[in-house]
Amino acid sequence: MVTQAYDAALRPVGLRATQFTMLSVLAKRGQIRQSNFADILGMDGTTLTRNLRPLLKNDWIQIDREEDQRVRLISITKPGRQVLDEAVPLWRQVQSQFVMGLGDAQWSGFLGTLATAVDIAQRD
Amino acid sequence: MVTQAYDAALRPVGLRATQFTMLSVLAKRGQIRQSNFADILGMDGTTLTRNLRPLLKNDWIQIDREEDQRVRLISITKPGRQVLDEAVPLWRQVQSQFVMGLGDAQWSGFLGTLATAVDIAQRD
DNA sequence: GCGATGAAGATGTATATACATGTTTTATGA
DNA sequence: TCATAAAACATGTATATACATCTTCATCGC
Repeated sequence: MVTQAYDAALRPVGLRATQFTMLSVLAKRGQIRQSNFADILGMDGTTLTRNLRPLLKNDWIQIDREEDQRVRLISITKPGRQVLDEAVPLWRQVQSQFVMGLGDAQWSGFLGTLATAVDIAQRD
Repeated sequence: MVTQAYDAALRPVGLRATQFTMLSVLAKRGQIRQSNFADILGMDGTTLTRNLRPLLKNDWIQIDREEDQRVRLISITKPGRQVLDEAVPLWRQVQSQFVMGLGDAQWSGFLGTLATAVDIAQRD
């Protein structure tokens, strides 16, 4: 239901929550290897392969090669930055609804708990 | 990543986390209307229609009609109860890893925060 | 009794997700 | 040097997810 709230807010610019996250990472980190990208997102490599498709279709990202022909280098394009810029205010709106609705203490506790949960999940 | 942990734990009995949740609800509440089921799960009605398929294919649930021919009544079957019984110990194992890893205070805070988040999401 | 309205699901389409396995390219070791 | 292993992605298949829209059935006014 939380994801639905973000998806609904981003709908006017044609982005899903997952896509917003992916473009944000790319905007912040610049060109990165696909495998590294998957790690950062906590996403299976095969899932990432599929999730890149709609971004490519919209020309929001581009994929380049390096000397090692196995490696794919992913980066955000100018149109990608543009749609991201349009999306950020919409995202902030929903984000602040959750942050304010929970309050600072509960919010930071939440972030800490999620980090711990990920840590526990990774133990296996 | 949390879902992956539950999926991995339930794999030996052939259940996904979502399916485990669905069967658990049915086991506890008995025969319920499909629309009611969707509400309880916080799942879009069309999503539920699709998610019933694999459960039906395995004969873990059955769908009956009532006088009102529009309504579908969903219930768990004997094989469904059986696979659920096998799954519960596996689920408890993972669940306790998270509960113990977080500790009682953080765990109950987490549940409260999630409930509030759902509440906020429903406002729009 | 009949036409409009609404309720309950199903379907078309698109995205998100991951496991098992396949393909291509690079590195490694005898 | 060359076979083998390993790294990096892609593909096949299955499930999960939801919006827009369609179909079917019941109800409600008149």
